Amino acid sequence: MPLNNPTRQPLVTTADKVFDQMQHAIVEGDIAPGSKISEPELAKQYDISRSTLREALNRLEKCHLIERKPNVGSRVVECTIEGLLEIYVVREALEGMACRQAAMNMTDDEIADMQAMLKQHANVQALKDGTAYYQEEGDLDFHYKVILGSHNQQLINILCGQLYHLVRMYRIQFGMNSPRATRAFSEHSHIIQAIADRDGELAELLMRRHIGASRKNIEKKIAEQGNQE
Amino acid sequence: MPLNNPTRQPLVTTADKVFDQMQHAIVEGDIAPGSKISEPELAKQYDISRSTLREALNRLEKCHLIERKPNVGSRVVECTIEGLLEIYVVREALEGMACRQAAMNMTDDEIADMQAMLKQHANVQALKDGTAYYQEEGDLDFHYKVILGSHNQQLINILCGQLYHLVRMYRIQFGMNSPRATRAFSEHSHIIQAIADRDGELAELLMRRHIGASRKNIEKKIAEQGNQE
DNA sequence: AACTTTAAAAGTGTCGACAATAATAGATGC
DNA sequence: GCATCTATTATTGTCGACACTTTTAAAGTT
Repeated sequence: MPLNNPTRQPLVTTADKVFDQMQHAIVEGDIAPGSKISEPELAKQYDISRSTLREALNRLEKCHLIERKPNVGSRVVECTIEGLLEIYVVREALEGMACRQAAMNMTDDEIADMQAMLKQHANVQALKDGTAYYQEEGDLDFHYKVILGSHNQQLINILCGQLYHLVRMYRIQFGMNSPRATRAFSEHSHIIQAIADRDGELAELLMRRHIGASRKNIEKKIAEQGNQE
Repeated sequence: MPLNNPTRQPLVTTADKVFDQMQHAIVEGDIAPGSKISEPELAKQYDISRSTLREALNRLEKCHLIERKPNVGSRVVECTIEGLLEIYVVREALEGMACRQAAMNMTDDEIADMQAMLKQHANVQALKDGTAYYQEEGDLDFHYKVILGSHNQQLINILCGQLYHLVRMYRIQFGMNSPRATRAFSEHSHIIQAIADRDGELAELLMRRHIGASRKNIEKKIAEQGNQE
């Protein structure tokens, strides 16, 4: 269930596959943030030509996972606190709007599907064996469904295609695997209710608060880390 | 004064130049929307190799000006009413947030600069010789300055780097050169006031209304066109 | 005449090599 | 010893050619 590929395009070309591999490698931290990318070296490593590699690099650049300077080369993006907060600001605006649109545009079937998903999450949480991994997947799945529910291609593209991996990369780099599990679940529940009520204004407000709370939680953690060290 | 290039990177490589030319050609309609792009043909036309052309195509794809399908090729994006409205939804969310951030993060100098710009626009408008072109430039300039004022690289990238040209393309294709001139000016004035007052909440609200009004104006025009024909 | 199958043509994906630019190391001058 | 300039090296940008896929056109069948 690749959350990153809304259109479910199979990785037909080799550049696709290399892009997919490198994407994972960068997000998971196997290729260090800020490290320089040597085209000849990586081409040899993946056993492909530089042309193909550059095609993959172009797509990585589209996801903001690497940065290119003409005649100089590519570097993996750095994970700074400012960068993380910037993304949260964008998410607050865009996912808030996506939530409003979802309340307007989602089909009844889609809403029912999302409510079913929520129940399933509730069971997992009740059993208390929901590890952080599942929680995170659940959280991502929820946000993902809301975004798709907006039925707005631009929103879907930006949020699922571009920002999604960057968010994951930050989470892994900063070691924050889905905080606030129980509260987040309750918030999800209220948001879905607002969507089911077709109350776009409330849905947007709740989603913005939800993401804003997540941002503040991160700010707090950062502050604690800063004090400890 | 290239509004599209926030970082002011000079077009150093030939792929940059071809990208710039094609961007203009597509936005201005010299390359028809929906038309297929033949790589060999265009490469011959610009007198470059296909590799270089493909590099340019990759950047056009990043701006959502063309769409690529693997093993099939590229097409210039189509301008549909739904697509235009989708963009306005995104702009309402993002520029609204940018406006809030601008109220928080702009320097006093930047605010003074924007107020000076507004006065200049007022003079031009008072003289009543402000043609549609200048009005449009002024409108874009205003929005541009607010976006930059957010000091949020993600916002700047998405709005100035990606959506900007698409918006221009739609305006030209649908022949809507900055409508609502006088009202828009008044709205600009109020927004700048809110920013100067450091009232982020109001600034966001006003910007969202401003863009929302623009969207509704377009919806009205579309409806009128539909009735006439 | 319409549909399927097959072959030719065009187009995209990939490759290796050359040219131009930037980074590095060494030499020279002060 | 340090800075500047120069030459070498390495890397990126660009090119033309080949391989594979898709599309188009033609031939054949029902």
